[in-house]
Amino acid sequence: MRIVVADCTVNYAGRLSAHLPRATRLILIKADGSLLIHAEAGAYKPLNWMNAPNHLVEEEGRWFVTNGRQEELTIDLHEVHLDTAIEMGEDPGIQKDGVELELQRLLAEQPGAIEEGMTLIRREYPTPIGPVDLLCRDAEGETVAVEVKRRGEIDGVEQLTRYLDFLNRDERLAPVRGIYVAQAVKPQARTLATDREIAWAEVDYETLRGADSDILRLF
Amino acid sequence: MRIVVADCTVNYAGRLSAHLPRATRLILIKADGSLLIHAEAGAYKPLNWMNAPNHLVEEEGRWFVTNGRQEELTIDLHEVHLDTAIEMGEDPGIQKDGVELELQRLLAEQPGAIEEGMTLIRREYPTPIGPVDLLCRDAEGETVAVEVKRRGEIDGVEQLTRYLDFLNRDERLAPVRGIYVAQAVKPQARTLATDREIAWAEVDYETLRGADSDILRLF
DNA sequence: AGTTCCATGTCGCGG
DNA sequence: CCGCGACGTGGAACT
Repeated sequence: MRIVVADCTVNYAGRLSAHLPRATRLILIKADGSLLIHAEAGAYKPLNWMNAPNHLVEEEGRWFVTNGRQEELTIDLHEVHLDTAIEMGEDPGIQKDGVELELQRLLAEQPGAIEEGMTLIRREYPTPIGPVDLLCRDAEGETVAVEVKRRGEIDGVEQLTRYLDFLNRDERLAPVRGIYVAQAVKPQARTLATDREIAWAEVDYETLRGADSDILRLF
Repeated sequence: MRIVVADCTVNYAGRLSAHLPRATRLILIKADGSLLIHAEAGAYKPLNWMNAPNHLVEEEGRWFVTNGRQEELTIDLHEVHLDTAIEMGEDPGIQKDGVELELQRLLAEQPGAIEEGMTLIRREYPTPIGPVDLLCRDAEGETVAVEVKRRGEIDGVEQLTRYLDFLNRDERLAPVRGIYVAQAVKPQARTLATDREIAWAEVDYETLRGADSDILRLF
């Protein structure tokens, strides 16, 4: 990785046009060619960047980066304060735990947490337009399609609506109603769900995990 | 900004749990306290990060970062290859041009570019599920809801469909038809739009901007 | 290559 | 501050 700190002016033309006035910034060039320009402050997103693969041409005081996808970045270097390269080797990768899949797993084990008396028919129940997170049976024996999200926004309601359309065409399952489950369901999503006669429920991840360890302790 | 390259092991616990096995990585600490951990390759997103404001405690060979939002990051430093700090000063910020807002503004000024004879009723017309980009009246005096996107993908059609559902319940406006406008409308989005009797149109940003300067020149 | 969908999304604006 | 939607969304999984 090459690490450069320089007083620079940057122009990007591609999906939009962007211009960075003259200032001191950090420029990173990774081993795969991707280039990042970071400011002194601000979150993890660079001010400008070019993802790999791309082509870097270095001239006196000016860098051209192109990537064959109609994108172009030009860096004018007015003064270089640091320019160093360090070999870091390949990264073994990151291990993650606790995302939506985890929430879905916990709910599959405890469908009663969604609604009293629910039982699981199948996780990732297939439909022609993709798998339904959970297909359940309620206390009355009726079929329920459950869409699980970490954050309950409006697109999840659309997703569940599409699944319900298909599932209700299957005579062995119909009528199928839907429940939208998330750690927090946004007001807009609630409005749309209610309008479409889809129920929604909020579940607490920590509670589910606690109950999960309780279940494990029994065995 | 502090720039560190080190052989390290990282653990994050917060919105999820994440673990980075021992390897050499770049660690950045920005002036506002935000911290980024980058690998040798990969796109602009860091492997791990902590956004400002946060609190860094430095011990011998171990850093603790906490942020008062139930998030915690621990870095074990096994070997430091580079540790330097450079003052860069505040960034003047980035100037962007050509995003959706700009497109919407231009179309609000020139609704005739969408369809001959159209006039604007209101920009960002409110509905219970969010604002419609443009509400217009066509040459026949009928109401038209316009959804503007830079890239015309399928979710924009869904969005416009929802708005139309609500708008058509308003007796003073109904019947309301929809037009989906983008710089490029994807084939799939065209199909869905047509199926729902929603028209679509492609507009050229440069042309609109040209016409915009022409309008300005008149005054 | 194209589509779908998650993301520690982040960012910015408006109420 | 919260809600909401765009983003040069990015990135991965699957077709």
